[in-house]
Amino acid sequence: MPTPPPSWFERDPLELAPLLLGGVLRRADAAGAVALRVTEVEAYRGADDPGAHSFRGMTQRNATMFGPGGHVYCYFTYGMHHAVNIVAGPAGSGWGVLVRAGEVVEGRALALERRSARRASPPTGELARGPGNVAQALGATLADDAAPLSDATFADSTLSDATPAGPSAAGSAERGAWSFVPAAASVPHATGPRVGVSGPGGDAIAHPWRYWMPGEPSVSAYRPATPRRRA
DNA sequence: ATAGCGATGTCCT
DNA sequence: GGACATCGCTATC
Repeated sequence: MPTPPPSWFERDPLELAPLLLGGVLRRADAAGAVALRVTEVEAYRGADDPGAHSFRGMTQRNATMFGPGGHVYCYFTYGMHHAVNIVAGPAGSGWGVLVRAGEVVEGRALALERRSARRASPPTGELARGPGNVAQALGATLADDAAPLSDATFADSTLSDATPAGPSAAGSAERGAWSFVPAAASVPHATGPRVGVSGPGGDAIAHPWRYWMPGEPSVSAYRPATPRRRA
């Protein structure tokens, strides 16, 4: 089944988020391919969502969110984590859906290798549980920011085609080839507050914009947003 | 259950 | 310059 056209992603994240559940997100690079069945996501909107990176307008980091849907918004945080979003909506909207968890269905050995490379102790839980682990399993880095979700897989294209003029000068991180295949049929899902989103007013942004597949072991346990210290 | 903490890019002052 | 980040792991009550 082919990756849907870019326009498929150009809808409200509240509508797109549940459609992503059960679909397969895949990234391939020279090291190989890892794919995961998406089990948990969070919708983020723009100017009307204080929890979104795009709330305060476009910056260098979040510029990809303001592009057209169907691209990967990848950022780095907490000094050690990358996170993967799928940009939603038309260009200019600043909408996106954060991929919080998934079940690794391809390239499990590679995903395991990537985690072990950064953790002394062997992994205890699921390989793609939590946004940081999702990015790590897929091998996503800042080099993947703005990568398109396309039909082009690593198998179909040469390495040079898959990584056009990437920051390979540094020799380290390389942009992978991304694709997403929606589930054949919509899957049952539950909703609840997003994780790690808080701010002045607290409840004001406590929208139930987290979507997950009940019973999936890869879905991260809910943890209330850490209250922000106030001056 | 919950608190501490790592380790750094990004943005605001 | 400094606060904080769409955590996740680990240690301790």
